[in-house]
Amino acid sequence: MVRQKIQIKKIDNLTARQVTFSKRRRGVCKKAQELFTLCDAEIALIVFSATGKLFHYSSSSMMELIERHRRQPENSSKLGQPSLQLQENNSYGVLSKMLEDKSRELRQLSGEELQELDMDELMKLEKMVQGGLNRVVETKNEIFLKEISSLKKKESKLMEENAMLKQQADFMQKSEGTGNGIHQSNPSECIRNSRGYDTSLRLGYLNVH
Amino acid sequence: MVRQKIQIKKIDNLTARQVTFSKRRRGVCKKAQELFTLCDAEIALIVFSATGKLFHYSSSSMMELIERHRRQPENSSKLGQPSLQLQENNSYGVLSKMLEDKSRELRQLSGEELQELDMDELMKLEKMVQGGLNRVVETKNEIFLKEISSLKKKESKLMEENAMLKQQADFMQKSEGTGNGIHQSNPSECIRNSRGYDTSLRLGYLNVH
DNA sequence: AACGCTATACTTAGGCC
DNA sequence: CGGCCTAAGTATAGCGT
Repeated sequence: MVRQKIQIKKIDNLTARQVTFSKRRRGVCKKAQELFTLCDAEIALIVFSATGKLFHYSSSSMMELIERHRRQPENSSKLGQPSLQLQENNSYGVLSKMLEDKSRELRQLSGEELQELDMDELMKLEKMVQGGLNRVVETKNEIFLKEISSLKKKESKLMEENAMLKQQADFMQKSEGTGNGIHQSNPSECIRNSRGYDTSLRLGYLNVH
Repeated sequence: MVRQKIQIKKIDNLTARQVTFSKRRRGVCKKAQELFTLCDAEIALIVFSATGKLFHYSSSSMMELIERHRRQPENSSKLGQPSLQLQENNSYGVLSKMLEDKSRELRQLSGEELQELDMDELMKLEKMVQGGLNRVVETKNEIFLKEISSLKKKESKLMEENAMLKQQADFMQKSEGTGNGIHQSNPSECIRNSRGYDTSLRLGYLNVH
């Protein structure tokens, strides 16, 4: 089959995409390596595959100067291809996934192909997403606090009302007690019960019968 | 002159080297961009020229996150492809700040100079921070929900008690009006209360005596 | 330095292991 | 996945502006 000119857009076929990724990934690394060698430039290249694997190349001095902290377990080998190290590292899986998710999120948010957006637009999009998330969290917290505050108000109002009623009941009972002397115990005691109710009282009641 | 095959080694001639750098640098960026577009991979490419100028391309802000620590005089130049443009645009600042904050956070968490940590350690740290953040949020939400639930319970309990007291007060008021016809109601009625407890029982009990 | 040009070297899509 | 193969598509060395 004759080779076709391909247009730069996401390859639909998964297998083809993976193959192309593998090939081009190495191509880019090689180019980076050549640029480093030819022009004495410092290069760092990091690539996350769609499946979350990490590959990277970097000129050694780059590592030292700029990202010391990301020294990978480097296995240098001989010239040809080897020094353009590509390797996967499991600890990167998490970040890769994050990236994937974020990318997907962005894509969904924009509802259009991000490939067509430039860096600036992507930045704005990302900011939007982040801002949106923050707003969600803040709003959620606000709602929580509002509900709690409202409930507390209700509570104190009820307690107040409750206390009033108790007092009233107490008063009525007292006046009743002084009337015929039947009620010696203080009904308000029941309410003093921390629980506000007590089934043992019922037992007392039942036992009486 | 016919193009010669060049061997990959440092170009001696300064001018030629610079020209080659300029050309190949763009070539690598383009390749990276294509890899990103074609294969849905995340790419970060950082290039320092021999003269110290910085160029970079990245498919997402992750790169900024990862390479946050190296601040270099950024070089801005216009290229045919704006998307693989290295630019110091304003929205970049936002991300920078975010990254700074995160970096600071990480530093504070670790309590030591991050520069001395390798990528793996950094990843773990970041994961820790993220995990910690998640835990904080989750815990906070839990607490909120618990408090709300508790308040609602209290509320219903209070309302119940309140209603009971009202009923009681009403009842007492009524019986007071009828003189001493207080004990006409059937005490067992109290037990029919679906709740299984009712302070009104106490009244019944007390009334019996 | 940047841009254009062109012939050629290099990369790689598409197949097949 | 990674290698190998071939032809087609690209990148770019070398030179001029």
